[in-house]
Amino acid sequence: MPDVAGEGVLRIGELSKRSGVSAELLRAWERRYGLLEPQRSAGGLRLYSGADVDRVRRMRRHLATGLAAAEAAALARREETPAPAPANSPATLRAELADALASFDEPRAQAVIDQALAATTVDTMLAELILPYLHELGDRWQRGETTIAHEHFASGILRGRLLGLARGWGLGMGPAAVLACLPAEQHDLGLIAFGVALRARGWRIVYLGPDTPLDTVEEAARETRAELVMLSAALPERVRALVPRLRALAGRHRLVLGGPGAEPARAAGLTVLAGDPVAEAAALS
Amino acid sequence: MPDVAGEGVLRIGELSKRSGVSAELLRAWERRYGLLEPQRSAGGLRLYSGADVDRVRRMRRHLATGLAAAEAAALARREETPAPAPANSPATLRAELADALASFDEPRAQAVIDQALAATTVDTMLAELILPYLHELGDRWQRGETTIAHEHFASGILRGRLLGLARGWGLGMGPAAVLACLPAEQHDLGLIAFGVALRARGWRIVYLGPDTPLDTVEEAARETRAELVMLSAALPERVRALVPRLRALAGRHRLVLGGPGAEPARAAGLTVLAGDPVAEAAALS
Amino acid sequence: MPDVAGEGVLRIGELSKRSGVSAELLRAWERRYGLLEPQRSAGGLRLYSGADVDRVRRMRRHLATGLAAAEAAALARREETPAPAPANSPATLRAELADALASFDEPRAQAVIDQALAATTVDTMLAELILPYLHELGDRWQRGETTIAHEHFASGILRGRLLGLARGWGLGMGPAAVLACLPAEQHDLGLIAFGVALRARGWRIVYLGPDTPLDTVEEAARETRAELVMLSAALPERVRALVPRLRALAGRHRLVLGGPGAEPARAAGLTVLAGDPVAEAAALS
DNA sequence: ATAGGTTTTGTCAAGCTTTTGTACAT
DNA sequence: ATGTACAAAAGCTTGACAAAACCTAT
Repeated sequence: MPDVAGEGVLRIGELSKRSGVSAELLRAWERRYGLLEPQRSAGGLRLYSGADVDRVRRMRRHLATGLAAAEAAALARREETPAPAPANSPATLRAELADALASFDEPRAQAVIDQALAATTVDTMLAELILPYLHELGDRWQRGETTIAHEHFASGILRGRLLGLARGWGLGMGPAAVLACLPAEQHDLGLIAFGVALRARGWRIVYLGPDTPLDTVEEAARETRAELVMLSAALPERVRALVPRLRALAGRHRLVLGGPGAEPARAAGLTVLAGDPVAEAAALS
Repeated sequence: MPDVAGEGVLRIGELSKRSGVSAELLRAWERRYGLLEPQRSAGGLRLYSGADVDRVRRMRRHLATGLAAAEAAALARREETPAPAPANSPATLRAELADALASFDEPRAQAVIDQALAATTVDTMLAELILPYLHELGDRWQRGETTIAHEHFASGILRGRLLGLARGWGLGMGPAAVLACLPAEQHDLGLIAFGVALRARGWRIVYLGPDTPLDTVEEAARETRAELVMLSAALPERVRALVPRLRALAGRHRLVLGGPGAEPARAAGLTVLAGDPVAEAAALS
Repeated sequence: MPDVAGEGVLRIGELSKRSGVSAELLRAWERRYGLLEPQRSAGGLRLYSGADVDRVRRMRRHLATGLAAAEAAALARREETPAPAPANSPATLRAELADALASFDEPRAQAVIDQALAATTVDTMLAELILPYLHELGDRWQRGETTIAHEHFASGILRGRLLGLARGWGLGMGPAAVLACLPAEQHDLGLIAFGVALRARGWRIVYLGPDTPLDTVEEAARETRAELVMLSAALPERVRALVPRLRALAGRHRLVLGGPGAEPARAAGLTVLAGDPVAEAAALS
């Protein structure tokens, strides 16, 4: 699929196909809410850009969450992302973060994160700094290049920052999502990052954390009328053993699984998120 | 029971339910002894406050001890506590925090903590709000009165707040203290609280968190030239098994143990902190 | 800015679904108790915000505890939580703080600071939010663009927060620093910020506040065996007159001067901090 | 404790308007 | 492609009603 970067190249039929919205409706949205402002061909045909595809998709997302068309359109327009701000080199920051954490230097690690937060969005900070660092840390740990003390020290600090960003994520109007790690799972950082990213997209988060029995996940989902249940798994074996119960749970709630160990569930017909948390949160919305 | 702050919010039926006195009788007590002086709604309905509930309860107690109604009323009125919890007394806040966390209501829980922080020091907030709540939660959990979901939800939020207060605790010139939970131990909230309290007294904190092998504790202590190593233990059995190694560690660093399961170490000649984390942190400095 | 929860986006049906309260009842609550004050679409449809969802939920909670509708509504309105506000860049936060303070909106101002504190370190919060704002306020005041009322309102709130952060700064084992404003000087906010930053680096603070005679400063420094004396000056003239005495003081203690009016002292061979308080505190440690 | 009247509050209905996806004619 | 039309769905206002909860006075 050719990358439709800057200017108008899509005709209305193609936009319709890609966005899943009928051509008539697209024209109506344009007329009534000014959702799109396509260029015109010499003969008067509408020509849409890649940004337009995104805008229509946002509109559909908002419709799906229950907003009425006029409001959904206004929001979709307002959310236009201006342009990714040039950060001061994610790679440098990542290296500095790694170095600070490796030398038990909390203040410096905090400063690096502060710097990243000042320069970009939370999303980008997560996707470009925290999550890659965690990945790298995991790899190094597997190769025996780091000690548990370092790993613990680093997660303590990152957990604090992530939970700080998470403050208030239970507030508001969005649909609720229950987040938990499967029984015996302790790694919650990716899950928190996922929650923060979901939150930024309007969800309301109910966070249960590591090592949560499925019974109580269900209880929480019921009590909070959650529209989504996200379970994180690090180790495939544990997931395999739980597949029947997970399937039952999926019958009663919209269930998604994530984390490095979630793969086995896919074969069982369950929804598995494979990418990085931020991207998946974006896709879910 | 819920808040019901200053002014009249209860109608007579609800007061009746809460005090266990029939509505007719309440009106009679008002007329005859002036026990209550409720506000009135625009339409003339009586509106009672939380203090009124207490006054009626006192009245009942006095009746039960055999006083005549008139005397009981007089007494109940005279006993009015001048400052009956100015809406943010520790007890009230604690109840409200418990209520918020029990109903998966993150924003309210955060608001309660904010309120406490605005009114007192971090030390007091920890000692009077967070730690007692954790204690209570533990008790309730043991009695099967709460579910794991609630316990997880609550610790997630409290951990976030504590780690927020902890931010920057590695900064400075003070002596360093290494904090960790013993292997297999997951409960780190008390340990973090201890760290925060230590920090407020000038220590520099290196926090390793839950489930940390002794090897790596020692490694971190060496690398950071720590003057103190604090290990937290929830279950006595685990401590017993580790006593020899702990003793060796104590030979090389100033070592203290804490948490509900640390007792067995005392017999082995190790230093054990028995009180609440804040008090112990104060004593250490 | 993805989640624009501030504005009205929900129609009554959706609010009904999310809050579990029928549309008729929502309208009744609005009419009878003014619980909600939705915006209106061009055609007159009610448009609700995320805060409205929360308010309805609070109302339901109070109803569930037995309050009658009128009282439940009054309470739900009174309990308004300051602001949800999704994660933001420093610049945005600063603008929002300025806006809140300019409109005498204390809760919102507090919420902005809360948010900043949740997401970053105290250092960064000071350096990126509070101090730049103070600078800006000073400039505006000089240009006559703000009134004394605003200036007082703003400093009152900021002083409160800073002193909140300062709580306990006299505690601990670090070296002591005496902080004071020169005689006749009233502006202490920068000085307090400096103290907070010093404290974060392990110093013990002895704070004497505005308009302190030099005699008193010296006495405090002697009694507390301070390793550092920091004096703040806003107006150069006052400093000039005091140079001889300051020089004498510098002979007995390590003395530094700060604030916009400290410059003249430099010529006299005294140490003057010119940068922002946080950076200077870092440099001193 | 009862009687007789009032207030409060959730629900419903009638009649009309707005919104919005789709269809059709030019 | 444009403009108009249309009908279903969702909202709005006004008014009313009945059950529950309260009031005063006896």
